[in-house]
Amino acid sequence: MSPRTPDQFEGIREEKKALIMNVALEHFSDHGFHATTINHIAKHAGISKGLMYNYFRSKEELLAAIINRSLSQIYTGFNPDRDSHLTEQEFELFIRKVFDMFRENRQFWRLIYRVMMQRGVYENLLSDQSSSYMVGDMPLKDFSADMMRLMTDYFIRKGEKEDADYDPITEMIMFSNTLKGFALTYIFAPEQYPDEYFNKTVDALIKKYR
Amino acid sequence: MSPRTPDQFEGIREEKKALIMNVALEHFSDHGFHATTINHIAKHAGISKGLMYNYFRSKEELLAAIINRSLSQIYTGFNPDRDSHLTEQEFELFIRKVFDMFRENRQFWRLIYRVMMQRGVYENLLSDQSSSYMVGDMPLKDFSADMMRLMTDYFIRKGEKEDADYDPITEMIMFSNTLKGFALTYIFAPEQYPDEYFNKTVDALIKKYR
Amino acid sequence: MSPRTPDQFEGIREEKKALIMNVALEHFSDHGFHATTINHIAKHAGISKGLMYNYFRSKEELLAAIINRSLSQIYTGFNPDRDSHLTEQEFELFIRKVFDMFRENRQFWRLIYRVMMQRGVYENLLSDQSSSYMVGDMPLKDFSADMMRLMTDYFIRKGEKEDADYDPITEMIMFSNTLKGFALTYIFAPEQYPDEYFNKTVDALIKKYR
Amino acid sequence: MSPRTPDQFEGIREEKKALIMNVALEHFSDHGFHATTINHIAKHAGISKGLMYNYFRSKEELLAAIINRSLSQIYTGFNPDRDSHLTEQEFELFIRKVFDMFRENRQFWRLIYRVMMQRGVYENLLSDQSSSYMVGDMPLKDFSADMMRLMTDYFIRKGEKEDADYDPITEMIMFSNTLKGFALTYIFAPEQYPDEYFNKTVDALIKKYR
DNA sequence: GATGAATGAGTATTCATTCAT
DNA sequence: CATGAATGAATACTCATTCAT
Repeated sequence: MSPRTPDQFEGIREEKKALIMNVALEHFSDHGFHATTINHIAKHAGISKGLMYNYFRSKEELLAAIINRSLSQIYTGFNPDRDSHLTEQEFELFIRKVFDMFRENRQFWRLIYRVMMQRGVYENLLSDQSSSYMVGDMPLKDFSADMMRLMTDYFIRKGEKEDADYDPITEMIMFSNTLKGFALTYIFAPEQYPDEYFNKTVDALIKKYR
Repeated sequence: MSPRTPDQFEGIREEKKALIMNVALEHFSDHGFHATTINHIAKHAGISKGLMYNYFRSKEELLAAIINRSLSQIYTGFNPDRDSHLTEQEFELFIRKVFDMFRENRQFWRLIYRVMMQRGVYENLLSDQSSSYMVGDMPLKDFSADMMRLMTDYFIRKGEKEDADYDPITEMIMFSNTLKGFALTYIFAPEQYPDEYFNKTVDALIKKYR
Repeated sequence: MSPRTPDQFEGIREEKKALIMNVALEHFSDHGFHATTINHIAKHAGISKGLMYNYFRSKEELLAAIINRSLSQIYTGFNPDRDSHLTEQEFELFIRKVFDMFRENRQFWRLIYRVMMQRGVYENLLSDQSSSYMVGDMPLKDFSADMMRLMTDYFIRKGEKEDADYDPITEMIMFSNTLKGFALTYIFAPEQYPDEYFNKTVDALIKKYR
Repeated sequence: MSPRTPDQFEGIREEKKALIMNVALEHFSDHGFHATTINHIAKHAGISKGLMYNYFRSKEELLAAIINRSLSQIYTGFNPDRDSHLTEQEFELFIRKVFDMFRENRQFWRLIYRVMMQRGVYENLLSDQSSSYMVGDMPLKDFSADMMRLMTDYFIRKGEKEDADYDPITEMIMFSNTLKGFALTYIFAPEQYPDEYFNKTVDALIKKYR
């Protein structure tokens, strides 16, 4: 009965925003950005079209909000100490985390791939223009670069213990492309390889690259 | 004064068709299927919208024609003996061919990924409905299955010579995901890894899996 | 400031729907279905093209809505007791009603004839596919069949009182074709015969067939 | 080998024209004027689109040519002595001729109805604008008027022998509408009434109105 | 905050007609 | 005479976005 406090209003706002974003993520992920209409989202979120525009200035901004939110979630689940060097155990843990990340956030990653593919993810994702996508408090491209550096470092240090024709850059390229391939499989064709091979595969990968 | 001969007409048709397909491939590949309008294609091909429909019954059919043409080209460059077993040398050759294929037909593969992503490649590409896509004289899905079988065979036979904890299935999964990852890189981010690492990487890959 | 109530929205919807249907009926009736463009209808109704599609999913559905509305109106004005037998007085009343119906709903009937002619009325109107057209609570074809049965019954019973060479089927055929002819005249060429002959003609027809 | 004479050329021209008109009549009649494309006609006539325009200046002109030809054919099959009075025998013959005409030229009449219905046959057919349609050597409207006059005359003269409440105009209206109704049935729903009733019906009609 | 009616620019597709050869 | 490639205006339909209430 008592008028709501500004905080309560803010709480309601955040809840509605989250609701819209969840519905939108589901539809974007399943049918793609273009094929999903504002009407669909509004209807499934149980609100009006107009209200949608009260929370998000455009369909594009809604998309950006979803991506940023998911990236942040992923980031907090990750939270690497970016300055340190990876030990062998940390490297192993890191790989397992990556695998889990793709398996557990399949819907989001499918959205990322689908949406980005339509506008050139690899061209734009890491570019300056894409700095609207933030991972926690840093632009996505810096985050990616940090992760990359972490791994590169690891392979360089590992190289010091290997024989002469071991090339850390080559090793790093092969490793990251392998991860990329697994990501694609987990995201779009999880049924392609039987589940019981998940652990075996991770173990084998770790054995091959650690 | 005298009318053109059927051969002349056929020549004109083939030329125009090729022109339209080339322009369309470029646009589809760069901006995706949906984002590319018939208007754009016509304008860049220097023809009228109507003429497009003189050669292709719909935008979808234009896409199919492009895909089939490229698949045929790729197939002729490939042409594996599908019944035989791969020797180690053949396996090496096979890998090199795959790498070349992705690097040399980047535009086409970008189209494939972008287009398919919009409608679910992995769900549809190998399904019965997609059998309109032909690789040479066989449906795409049969071709893919044959390639897969060839590789699986190789790893199984290789497994007989390895130690006890070598699992051909696991090895196969890792190998094909690695290829997939390289494909993605070559197609969408060729600048990501320096060109001089191309050969090194291929060699390393062969060494790791042969 | 406060938003419109659902009732208000419903009111707006019904009004606009009726407006669009009236304008469309006029144009369909005058120029036929195909010759009438959505642009024309929208312009004459003073609305945008898009709004049309907010109320009717397609041009075809708009047509169906118009036809169903008119059929319902006609039905309520008719409402025969379908199970009873017609007496002579009822038969007379029936004929007068039919004549009135064609004269009073000329615009609608002109639409029906024109539209149906373009796709073959007589082939489709009474078919199962056309069961989307409802007269009150029954499919149009059932309604038509009922009316026919009512009349056929009448002529058969009448035949029992006539001389030997009276054939009810022949009589029925002649009668219904006469009605058909009058319908055509009233619908498309009402000026062809002077209005003062209307009553005379109806009386004469009744005299001839009752 | 000898060059063709102008007459031979003219003969070829007339033959081709007739061929085109026959094919067009069939398609117009079955699918309507708008639904029939020049492409269809040309293809089915075994000629090129361009040639079509060598013989007919437009699709509309092709239609007009077909209608005029058919009207002329009907006219010659009819050829009434327009100045004379109909005797009872001639009236009977006239009715039979009309019935036969509709049954035998169903395809043409279906075209007439379908085409005319789309643009207002009854409004235009008899108007001055439609004078491009000729029956033999006279405009269609004059021909129609003549036929009408012939019949009206008949009923007036017949009226002199009937009782007081016989009204020739009323009788004439009923009669011509009955004919109209039969026409419609024969043209669009010939299967509606069994064939064996054809003669019976004609006889009954003659009996009723002669 | 909340609604959904209203807009209009945009999209694929069709087809009579023209014209160089 | 004959061909069919080429045109372009027209058509039904979609959807993000605005705005009066």
